[in-house]
Amino acid sequence: MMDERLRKPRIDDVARRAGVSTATVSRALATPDQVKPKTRAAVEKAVLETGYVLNVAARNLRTNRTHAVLAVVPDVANIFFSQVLRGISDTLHQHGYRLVIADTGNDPERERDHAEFAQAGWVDGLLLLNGRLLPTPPGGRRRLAVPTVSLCERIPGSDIPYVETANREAARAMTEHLLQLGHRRIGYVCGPPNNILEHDRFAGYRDALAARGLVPDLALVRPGDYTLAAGEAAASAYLALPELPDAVFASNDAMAMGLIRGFTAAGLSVPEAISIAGFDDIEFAGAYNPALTTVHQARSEIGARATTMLIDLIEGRQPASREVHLPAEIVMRDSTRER
Amino acid sequence: MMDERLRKPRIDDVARRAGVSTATVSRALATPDQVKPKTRAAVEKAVLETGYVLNVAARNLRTNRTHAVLAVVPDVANIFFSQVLRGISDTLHQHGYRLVIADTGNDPERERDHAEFAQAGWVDGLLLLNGRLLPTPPGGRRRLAVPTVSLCERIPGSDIPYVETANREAARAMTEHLLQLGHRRIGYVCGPPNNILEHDRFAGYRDALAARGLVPDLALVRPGDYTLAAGEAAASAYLALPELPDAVFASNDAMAMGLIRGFTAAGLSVPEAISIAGFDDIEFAGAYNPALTTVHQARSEIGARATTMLIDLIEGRQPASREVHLPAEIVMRDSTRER
DNA sequence: TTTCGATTTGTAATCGATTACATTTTTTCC
DNA sequence: GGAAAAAATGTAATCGATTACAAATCGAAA
Repeated sequence: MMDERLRKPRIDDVARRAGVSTATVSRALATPDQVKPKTRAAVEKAVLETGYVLNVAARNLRTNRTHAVLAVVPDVANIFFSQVLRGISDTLHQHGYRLVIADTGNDPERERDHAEFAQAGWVDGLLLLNGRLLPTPPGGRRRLAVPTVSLCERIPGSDIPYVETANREAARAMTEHLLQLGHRRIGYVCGPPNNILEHDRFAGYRDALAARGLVPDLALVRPGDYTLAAGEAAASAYLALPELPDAVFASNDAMAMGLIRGFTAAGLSVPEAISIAGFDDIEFAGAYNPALTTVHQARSEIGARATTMLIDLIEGRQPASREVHLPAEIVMRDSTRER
Repeated sequence: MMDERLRKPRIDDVARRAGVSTATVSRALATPDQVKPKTRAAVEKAVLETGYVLNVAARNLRTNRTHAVLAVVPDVANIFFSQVLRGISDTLHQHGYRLVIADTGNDPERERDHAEFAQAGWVDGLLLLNGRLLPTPPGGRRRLAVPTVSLCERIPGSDIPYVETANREAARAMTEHLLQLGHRRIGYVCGPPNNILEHDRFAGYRDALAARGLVPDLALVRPGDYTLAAGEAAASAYLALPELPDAVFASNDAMAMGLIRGFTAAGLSVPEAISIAGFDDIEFAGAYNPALTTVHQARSEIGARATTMLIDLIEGRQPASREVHLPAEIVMRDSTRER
C-alpha cells in the first residue's frame, strides 16, 4: 500500500488503472491518433492520477534512439563557442532533440573519452566544435560511427561534413578595407601557428596585399595566440620599430583590444594615430572603447546550419551540402579611419 | 558471417570470445579487481578484438543511474553563465559525471519541459542556474524529485539548497570603496526590478550609504536592465542633471561600460571627471579602456561548489551546508580614482 | 443480416546490460 | 593433506519500455 504510493509508477500501473494493455498506453502517449479518443482520454487520466513519467533509459534501450545530440566543445566559457552553442541549442529544440555538452577543457583525453561514449548509444549524433579531434573508431578498428558534423574549424584530412566561416575571404576583405582607407604599412598579428583558421586568415591577408602587388613586410607580422596579452606584446613590438605601421589587423578581437590598450597606454590614440581591426565580433567588440572594427561571424548561424545537417544525417536524409562556408561581414566601427 | 561483422557487438559476444560468462565480462569492465588478472586480460583482449562498446541505455535501465547531471541555463551564450558552467563541467568530470545542458532561452515552457524530463531518469541530478524555475513535481502532485541544487540566484520561497555570491555584502563593499575615495554623490544604475540579485545589490548600496548617515539621492538612482544600452541611457540622464554625480556604481559590468561610453562620448573622461564601478568582473572588464573597477565573482567556484553539493546529494551524503554565500572581491582598476 | 476490410487493442518477445545468489576454484592455515 | 575461508565465476532474473503479430472490434457495403 505505502509501497504503491512511493514506487515510481510504471507503464503497467497506468495500464491497469486505465483498464487497457501497456501497448495501448504506449501508443496513446507516443502516437495518439492510433488510439480511440475515448481510450486515449482514459489513459491520460490514468497518467495524471498515477503521476506516471516514462523511463527514458528503457525507451532508449528499446528504440535505440535517444533524441539527444552531443556537442564536444573545447571550452564552454569561451564566448565564441557559447554563441555557437546557442544556435545549436535552438535548432535542436525545434526538432525535438536535446543537447548534451561535453566541455573538454582542451584536453584531448577527455575528447576521446566523450567521442567514445557517444558511440555507446548515449546520443544520436555528434557535433565537433574543434578541429583537433579526429574521432578514431572505438577500439581503433571497426567504424560504426554515430553521425557527425564538425563546425567552426574543419578537420583537415577527414571527410566529416562541416560548416565554417569563409575565413580566408573575410580576412582578405578586411585587409582590402584597410587598403582602401589609404593604409599601406599594414601589420598583422597572428593566431597560434598550426591552427587551420589562422592559416586561412593569414592567407586572406596576403591575398589582399598580393592583389595590389604588395608583399607583407615581415617586420609587421607578429606572432600571437589569441590572447589580450599577445596583443599588448605586439603593440610593444611595433612601438620599438623605427617606423610605426599605419594599421594593424589582428586575427581575433582579444588581440585587437590588446593592441589598442598597448598603443593608448603609450600615448597613441586609436584610430587617430593608428587603425586597428579585429576578427570575430565578440560580444564586447561593439562596446569597446573605441568600438572595434572587426569581422562579424554569424556564430549562431554556424551552429544552426551544422545542426540541421546533423539532423538530416541522423534521420537518414542526405544533407543539402557537406561543406558549408558561411560568408562573414565586415563591421566598420570606430577603431579604423582613413589615413 | 557478414552480420557478425556489422552487428554492434554485445556483452555476450565478448563473453563467448573470452570464454567466460557475461557476468564476468561486466565485472572485468566495471570492477576490475573483482576478477582474476588472467581472466581480466582475456576479457580486455576480447573487447579489443570485437570492438565492443557498452550500451549506455541498457546500463542506465538496469542500474537506474546515468552518471549525468542536467544544468538548466537561461542562456549559454551569456558569458556569466558560461563561466559558471566551466566550473560545473570540471567538477563533474572529476567525479565521473557528465554534463547535460538545457539552454532554455529564458522560456519558462522549455524550463518546465526539461525539469520534467529530468524526473524521467534522464539524469541523476539537476542544477538550476536560474532563480525563476520552481520545478513543480510532474503531474503536479507527487514529489519524487531528482536531487537539485540552485546556483547564482537562490529561489525565493523554496528549500532547494543553493550557492550564490554574497551580493549584498559585495555591493556594500564597493560603495564603501567609492566613499573612501572621497566621493559623496554616488549614483547607482539598477538591474531589472524583480530580480533577486538586483534586490540584494541595491540593498548593499544603501547599507553603505546608511552607514555614513547618507540617504540615496533618488535622482542619482537610474533604472536599468543589465544591457550596455541601459548604461548609455543612464549616462545621458546623468548628463542632463544640473550637477553630475562624483561616481556611479552600475549593478553589472555591461552597464558600467555603457556609462563609460556615454560619458566619454560627451567629452568627459573616466576616471578623471567621474569614477565608474561595475559588478561581475566579466572577461573583458580588465581589457576595457579604461580597465574597469568591479566586483569579482568567483564564477567557476560557484559552479564547483554547487556541483559538489549536488554530488553529495546524489550519492546520499549530507552536504556540508545547504546555503552557501561566496564572498566576492573588489578589483580596483582604472575606472575609479580619488576625488 | 452477413461479410469483408479497416481500425483498435492485446500478447508477449525483445532491447543489452547488471547483480543476487549459487557454485566452483583458490588460498590459507593448522 | 585437508578443512575452512576467501575469491572468482556462472546462472538466470530483472530493469521498463516498444512493437511485431495476432485477435478483437467496428463500420460499411451487399
